[in-house]
Amino acid sequence: MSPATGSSRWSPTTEQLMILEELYRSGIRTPSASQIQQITTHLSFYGRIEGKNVFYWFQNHKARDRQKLRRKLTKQMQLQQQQQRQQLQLHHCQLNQDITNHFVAYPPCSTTQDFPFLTSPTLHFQGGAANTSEQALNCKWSVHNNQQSNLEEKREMTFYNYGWTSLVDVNQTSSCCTRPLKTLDLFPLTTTKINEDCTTPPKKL
Amino acid sequence: MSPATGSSRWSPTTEQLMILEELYRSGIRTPSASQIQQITTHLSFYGRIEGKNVFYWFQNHKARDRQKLRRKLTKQMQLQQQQQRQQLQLHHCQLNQDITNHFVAYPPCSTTQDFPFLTSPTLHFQGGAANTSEQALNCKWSVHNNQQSNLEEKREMTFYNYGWTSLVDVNQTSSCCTRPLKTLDLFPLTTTKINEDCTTPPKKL
DNA sequence: GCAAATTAATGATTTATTCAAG
DNA sequence: CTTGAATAAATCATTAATTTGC
Repeated sequence: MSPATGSSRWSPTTEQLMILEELYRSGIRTPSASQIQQITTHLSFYGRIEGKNVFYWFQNHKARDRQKLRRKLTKQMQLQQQQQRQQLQLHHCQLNQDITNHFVAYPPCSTTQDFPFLTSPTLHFQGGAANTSEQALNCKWSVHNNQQSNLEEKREMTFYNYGWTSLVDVNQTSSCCTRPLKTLDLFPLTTTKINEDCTTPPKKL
Repeated sequence: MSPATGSSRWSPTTEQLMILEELYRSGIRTPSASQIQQITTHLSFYGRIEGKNVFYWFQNHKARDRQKLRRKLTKQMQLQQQQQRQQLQLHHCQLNQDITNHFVAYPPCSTTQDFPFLTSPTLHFQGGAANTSEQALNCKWSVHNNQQSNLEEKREMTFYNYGWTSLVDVNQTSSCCTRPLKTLDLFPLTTTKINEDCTTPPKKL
């Protein structure tokens, strides 16, 4: 559960969080690899942290920001519609009343006088107050510009399972799902269900 | 467009594709990092290929498989419903006809004889032919089991932008969005829009 | 006060959608 | 139109807040 280092998932310290939020506010949304690296390095001063944590943090923060905004807009719209309806109803009411009054107080066809409800407060749509252009400063350069020369035979590449999962250095045998590794255990090309080798899923039941 | 090496995106050779498909058929859906590495190494014999290509291939293949299946099922269901409707309509028709016949051919209240439409072919629901359990062999071990010892100060870590985007070796300065790099250009913590440094977004309009 | 029980936040994964090359 | 690549949305899972009964 707590193997020594701590718990199973990163939880940011206050400083880390503050800095991340500051960066976010400053416009960073999807930091590039090197940006992530820099941020990680910097933040690691305040506590244990990995690149993927930074990566995920921005991803989640952005998404939840969007979502929050969406909800707010939705609610606002509903509210507006409601107000609109109410206004219309009021309007209508007023109209009837006025008509009644008119036909009560005035003779059937007086001079075409202004009805008071024509100057009743109208509805103002004040939509679009939210800055929807949140990716204005999307600094993005194509992958292909900075792909490392994969000429090097034995690249020290480390990569992920999916997204950021399991940042594994492939060079050191990674215990599971591959026997001590002769190199190509994966390619007998039989229909053996390769994955079944996995013996110890550390998931607690 | 074709800087020297070739085109901007990987396109698998026939052999690569065959092997990938074989692996897929053999049950692999979301290969782990080391599996990806092995596959990549193996496939690189047949042509230029990177880990992320393998990663994406499996991701896309799985997704599109599912999607294809979904569509098939949908179509099947629609078809079934249609057939059902037709059957019912037939049934109904038949019923009317039979009733008519009955009242034509027989006296108003003969013995309660079987109507032929009672033995008309009924509908058989044969749903669930598709194997929905496609993630049966999900060999997944927790990230924490094989996290490399991040004791090493200067890890040769390379990582991505998002998911697999821009596999960048951080050690070699990556040209864009970071000036020649003194180390921490990112942290003046002013509200400068950091990303605006990016001068050459090679995206063609 | 203080844990056990619930609920709300949020870190981490997976799936769906979209973009764009060929 | 297919499919590699990238991004966004949905979901899962764990941790922190919060509540509740003692």
